Amino acid sequence: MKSSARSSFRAIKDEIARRIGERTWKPGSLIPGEEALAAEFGAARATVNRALQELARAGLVERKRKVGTRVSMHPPREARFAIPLVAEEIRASGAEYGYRLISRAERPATPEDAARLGVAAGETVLHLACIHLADGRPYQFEDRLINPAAAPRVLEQDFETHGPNEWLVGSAPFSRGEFTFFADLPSAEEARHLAVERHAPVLVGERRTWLVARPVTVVRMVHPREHRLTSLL
Amino acid sequence: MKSSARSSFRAIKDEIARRIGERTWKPGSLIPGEEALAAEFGAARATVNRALQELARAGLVERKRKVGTRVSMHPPREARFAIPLVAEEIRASGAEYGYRLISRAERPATPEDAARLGVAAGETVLHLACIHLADGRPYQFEDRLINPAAAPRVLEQDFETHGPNEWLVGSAPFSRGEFTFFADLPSAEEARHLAVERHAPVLVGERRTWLVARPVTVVRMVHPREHRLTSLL
DNA sequence: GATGAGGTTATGTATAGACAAATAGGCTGT
DNA sequence: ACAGCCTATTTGTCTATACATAACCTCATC
Repeated sequence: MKSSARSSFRAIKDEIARRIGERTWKPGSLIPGEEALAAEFGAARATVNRALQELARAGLVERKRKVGTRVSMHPPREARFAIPLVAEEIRASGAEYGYRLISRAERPATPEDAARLGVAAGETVLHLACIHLADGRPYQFEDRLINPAAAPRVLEQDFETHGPNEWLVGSAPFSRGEFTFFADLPSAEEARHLAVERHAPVLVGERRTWLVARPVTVVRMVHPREHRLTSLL
Repeated sequence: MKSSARSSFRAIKDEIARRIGERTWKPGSLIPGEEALAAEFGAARATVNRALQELARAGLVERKRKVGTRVSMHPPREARFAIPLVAEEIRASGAEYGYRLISRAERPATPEDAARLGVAAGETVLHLACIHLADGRPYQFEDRLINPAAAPRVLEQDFETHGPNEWLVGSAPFSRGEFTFFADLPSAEEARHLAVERHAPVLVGERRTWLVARPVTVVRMVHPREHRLTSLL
């Protein structure tokens, strides 16, 4: 092999991926152990280990102690989707970003609020509805609940000119989050603000975040039918 | 040192994440260098390095040579969604998996096929339609085109009892892929097989794979409205 | 004042050696 | 036959050291 200048765990990783791709090592089969590979590539075992760990994280191989490393039967088991701030997403696409606050309300949590956000009914919550525009056309409708107990000073913000996300990412850290996508029908309000029909399908993203055990915010983001969520494998 | 039994890069990672989460280190600010952290945690620099690299990959911090490591302004910028084989996804949920082939056709590529799969019109393609069931209820409708030129022996398979995915993952490797999600309305055929109304929204996943420059397969996977695609951040 | 060469510093990666943890498979005793 | 221990193998992780690389900084030079 080429024992060229620097081996690099990256070169090893690519070579192994290549052999898997061209079926030199077939799905389900065991590949040589770290020691053997280290010898073949003229590298330290730690280097081979790093290459294999990254391949395992990518889902290309599965590793078990004492057993060894085998080529995964089900190649890419996960895809990563970028979820940037809407504002950046829109600007990155070359369009002009626009924002409009639709409503803002501080109120004691209704039973629905309580269930949705995860606080006790009656605690103060902040409810926001706003719309994000790309070149003046509706891009995303946002409906959000914020738990002021977990987001200090959020009640001082009016969110007239900037979306809550921009403030939250800088001021309300979280330690745990959950992201869900599904297809839905828009509510009457959503349909009106997105300028779509009531019966038109929409793509909904729902995100919840917690700071340790305390809920921070829950948001429903509604996109018109044309919206695409894409990832490269 | 010590104090604790094993330091572990994981413990260091968690502790750093915790400090970021509770804003001991604020978004945008520099955190101590690897050397300093190594001293604080009583670990080797390599161990701290591993912890920081994982945090960087998760998007929590950004690192630059000579500059240092700073807390990311835009926390988790990406989410990873698992995309297992339908069969496993269904079994993992505790339901019984069912499969039915709806149609299978070898044909010269129509202009639509050619555009969708990325081959020249007139080349032979294999078209499949099938349905995946969970406890007897429709779970996913699958409409797939396969390029026999990139999947040797695919034409010998009848796919009567097993879905094309199970065969493909073991027999048709790919080097590049693309995954897209969006909301849509079902076609008449899709609505019939999924047992949903024509005007009910559905969640569509579309996946294309290539072996180097040659398209392997393109598939449209249609899920009823209830389907949720979830990821933890 | 602009520019470029060095120096300084923080991260990136490699290495060898060691021990830890998981576990398949064999061995042992009942 | 069977349960349980033993051990060899393989990956997981840590340490210590070294050098590579990128980028900010200063300062000399034109």
